Amino acid sequence: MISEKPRVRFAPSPTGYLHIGGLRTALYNFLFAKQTGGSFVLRIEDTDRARLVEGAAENLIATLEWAGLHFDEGPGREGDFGPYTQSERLSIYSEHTDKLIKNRDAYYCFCTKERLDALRDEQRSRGEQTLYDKHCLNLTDEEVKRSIAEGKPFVIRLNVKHGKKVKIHDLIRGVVEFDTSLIDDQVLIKSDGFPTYHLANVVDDHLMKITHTIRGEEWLPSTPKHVLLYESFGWEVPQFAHLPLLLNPDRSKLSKRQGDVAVEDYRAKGYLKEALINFIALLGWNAGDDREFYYMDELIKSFSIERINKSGAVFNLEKLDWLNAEHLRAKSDEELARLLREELNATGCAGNSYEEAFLVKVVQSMKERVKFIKEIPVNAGYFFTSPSEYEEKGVQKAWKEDTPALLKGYISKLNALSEPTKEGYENALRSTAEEAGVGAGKLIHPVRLAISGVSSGPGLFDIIDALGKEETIRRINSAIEKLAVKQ
RNA sequence: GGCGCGUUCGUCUAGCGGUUCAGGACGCUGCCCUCUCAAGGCAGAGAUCACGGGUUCGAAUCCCGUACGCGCUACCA
Repeated sequence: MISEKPRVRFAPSPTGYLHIGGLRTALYNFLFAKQTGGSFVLRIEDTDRARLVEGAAENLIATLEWAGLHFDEGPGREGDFGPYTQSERLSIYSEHTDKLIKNRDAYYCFCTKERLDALRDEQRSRGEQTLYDKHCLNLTDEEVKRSIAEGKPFVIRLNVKHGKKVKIHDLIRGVVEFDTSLIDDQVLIKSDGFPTYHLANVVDDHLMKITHTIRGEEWLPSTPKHVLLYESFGWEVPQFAHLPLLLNPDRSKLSKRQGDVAVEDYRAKGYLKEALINFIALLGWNAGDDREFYYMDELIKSFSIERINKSGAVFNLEKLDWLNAEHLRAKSDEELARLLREELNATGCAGNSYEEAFLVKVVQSMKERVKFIKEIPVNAGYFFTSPSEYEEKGVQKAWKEDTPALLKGYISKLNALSEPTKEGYENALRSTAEEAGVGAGKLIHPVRLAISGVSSGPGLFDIIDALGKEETIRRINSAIEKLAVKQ
């Protein structure tokens, strides 16, 4: 067999946002394509006109691009096999069903919804399989022509020959066998003239020279229908890989109701794309070692379809949060400062009014204390606005009778610093304490309270260094005043 | 109901017949570090490998059955 470059595809339907499960499917396809030097194709499956959501396709593409899953061919990036939007390929599908009809592998069906419902009810009441009874297969060509001429609505069905076995070789699950007697005569073309997923998917995968169909496990039961179609057309069947599902905490298929499922939701919450990609890559796959931290290029190197798990994986937020923190800390201070500035701007906190050096100091002191950039202005607002109140518990614990005097002593030492540095601030404080004959803690805690309003946070001298001498002195004086009134 | 897939700590997982009375990670608990909070380091609790039969000298690992879970069963994808 001549080894050709693999071609894989991600084929979402534009019915809303990009689902986190869809992102993982897209990611696995992408990783496989990049690793093998193959192509990653994006195809929009918009054959259900009822569920179509305007702008969804554009949104899908934007989200994919945000996540770094750039496609080689797709809408707006035409390759040799377009168009890549199924609604623009209608004539292709009808040409192909014509061939099927000629060979009696497909047939027109004029049955009404009422007859179909009644048939199903009857079969169900007898405890039988609910399969179409091939009623319209017996129509003569004349009858078909007449009905079409009369304008009767029709669908085109696949003519499944019963009593055979269809074997599927799945890259993840091995051989899976189905009995064709249990396979329904699937509708291929709907009465609105649009193809169903089953037909469009097979025709497009073949025409677009897709070598590996990597998709969610929910497609496994309909794969024999697809194989039958490939055989009817006389086409080679691609390799299949059915991915395990992503699950809710109660182990049902990941859905809204039990949390966020849209990639946009996670993006809006402040998750880094690096963390999200890293996390979902590990949901159902691992390299066989203990490694947990990956960048995209490393995933591309390590990924393998063979090592994808068979069972579903619960989407566990806690671990995602941890990974987000890991990726956050792995970023440079300059990058983090940029992200912080963006966050401040986005929340109306005038991020552009701050100097780069200041923002760098803020992220340096905060990056090990947060999981999200968003948390910095919330948890450490004192970097941006001076405290208006002081944490009650901290005041009780750290603010003693001799505190104001000690603080004043520190202020005069600060004032004496001509070129303040972090070490300078610290030496000044320690010498103040020493001269007063008290431990440094007697001064550190009230100073922290005075300049931040709270009793926990980064190292005190890091905060002072970021705020600067003048602001620090101002805040200490302000605290002496305010807390004196209280006591 | 039928068909299909799955089943190792709470969760993500390693394990592909023996060196594993099951290893790592998240989370949890404790200790160390320390001006606080984190981060980090160390330690700990946590899995009769769903259950029952086989096969084998030997099974989490192979086979069969059962149970449970999930998916599919549309002119939705």
